[in-house]
Amino acid sequence: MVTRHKSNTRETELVEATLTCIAREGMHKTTVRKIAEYAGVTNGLIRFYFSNKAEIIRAAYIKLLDKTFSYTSNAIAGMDNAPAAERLRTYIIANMSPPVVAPDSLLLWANFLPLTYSDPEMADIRRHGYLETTGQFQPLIAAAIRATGRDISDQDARHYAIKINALIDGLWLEGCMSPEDFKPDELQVIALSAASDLLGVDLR
Amino acid sequence: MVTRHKSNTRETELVEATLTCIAREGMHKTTVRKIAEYAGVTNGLIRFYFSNKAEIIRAAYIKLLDKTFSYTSNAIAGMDNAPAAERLRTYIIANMSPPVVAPDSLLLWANFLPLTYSDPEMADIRRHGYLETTGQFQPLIAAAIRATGRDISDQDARHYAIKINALIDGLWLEGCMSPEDFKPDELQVIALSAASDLLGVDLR
DNA sequence: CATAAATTTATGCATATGTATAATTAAATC
DNA sequence: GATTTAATTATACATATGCATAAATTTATG
Repeated sequence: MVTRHKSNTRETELVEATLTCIAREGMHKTTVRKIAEYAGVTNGLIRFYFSNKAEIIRAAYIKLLDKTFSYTSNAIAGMDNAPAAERLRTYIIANMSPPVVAPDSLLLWANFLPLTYSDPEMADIRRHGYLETTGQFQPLIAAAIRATGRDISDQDARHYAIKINALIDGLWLEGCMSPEDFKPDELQVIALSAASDLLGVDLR
Repeated sequence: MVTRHKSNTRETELVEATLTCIAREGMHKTTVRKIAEYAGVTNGLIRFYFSNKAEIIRAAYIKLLDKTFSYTSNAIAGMDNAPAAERLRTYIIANMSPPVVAPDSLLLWANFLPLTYSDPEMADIRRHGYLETTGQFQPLIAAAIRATGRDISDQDARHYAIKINALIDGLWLEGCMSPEDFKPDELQVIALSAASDLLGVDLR
C-alpha cells in the first residue's frame, strides 16, 4: 500500500518512473508493469492517469525534451546584456556539461527516436523540441558573428548554424558514449575551440 | 512453400530481413514472426539458423556495421599514393553520402544502440565497429595535417580527431534526420568547408 | 530410384503484455 | 461520524511472443 498523492504529483512520479525504466531497461523491456514497479505502485494505477501505454510514453518524451530545453535555457537566462560571444560561450558550455552530456541522456534519446518515425504524435513532439532548440541556438550564433562587424548572408548564417549544431551534437554523442575518454572540462574546451575556428569568433 | 537455398544464402536473407524489419517497425515490434514474414518464410525456420532471437539480432548488428565500414573503406581503397588531403576529402565525402547518410541508417543505429548497454555481446560488437572506424579515420586526419609541414603533439592530434569526428557524426545526424533540408551535395560541401576550418587544411 | 540428410513447415506451450473492470481503501465533504 | 468522491489494488482476459518439437518436403547421395 502506498500513501496517496495529489493526482498531479503521482502523475509526475509515473512519468519519471517511465524515464528511469527506459534508461535502465530499454524501450522494448519497458512494460506498464515495470513502470509501475519503478514507481512503487501496482500496474492498474497507470490506467487511472493515462488512457494507454502510448500516452505515458509520449508524456515521458515531452518531459525529457522539456528538461533539456529548460536546462540550457536557464544557463543563458538573464544574460541579455552580456556580449553575444559571451552568451554563445555559456550556451555551448551548458550543452557540453551534465545533465545534457550524460550516458542516460543519449540512451533515452536513442530509445525514443525510433518511435518518432512510426507514431505521428511522437514526430510532432520531436519537431517541437527541435524548433525550440534551434530557435534558441541560431540567434545566438548569428549575433556572435554579427558582433564582429562581419556582414553575412542568410545562406552563410544557415551554414554556420548547421556546422555549429553538428559540432555540438557530435561532441554530445562522443561525450555521452565514452565519458571515460574525457578529462573534466575537456569536452567544453574542445567545443569552444572548434566553435571558434568554425565561426571565426574567439569564444575561449 | 519456398524454394530452398544453400544455408548461407538463406541465413543472409534472414539477417537482411531483420534489418528491414527493424528499420520499418522498430526494435520493439521486431518479433521472430515478423522477421520470418519479411523473409517470406515461416517463423520456425529462424530457429534452424539461429539458436535464439538475440543471436539473429546480433548478426544483424554486425552486418549493419560491416556494411558501413566496407562502404567507406572502399571509397579510399587504392588511393594510397594520392595526397593525404585528397584521401581525407574522399573519405569525408563518402561519409556524407548515401547509404551512410540515409534515414534508415540513423534509425537502425538508434534501434541497436540501447541493446549495447544491456547486452555485453552487443557492447563488444559496437566497440569493435568503433575501433575499426576510428582506426581508419584518425590516420587520415593526422596525415592530412602532417602533410602541411606543421608539427603537432599527440594531444593536438587527438583533439583534431575528436573535433572532425564530432563534426561528421553531427552532420550525419542532421542529414539523416532532415534530408529535405539539404540540397544534393550540400552536406558534402558543408562538411569539407567545416573540416577545412577545423584542421587548417584546404579540402575544398 | 531408394535412402539419407538437409531444409522448411506446422503445431503447441508457457509466459508476458496491454487493456478492462470490479473491489478496496484513503481522503474529502458535509 | 456518515457519506461521497478520488485514488489504488486485485483480478481477469485476449492476444502476442519466444521457444520447442514433430511432421513434412525438398535436395543430395549412392
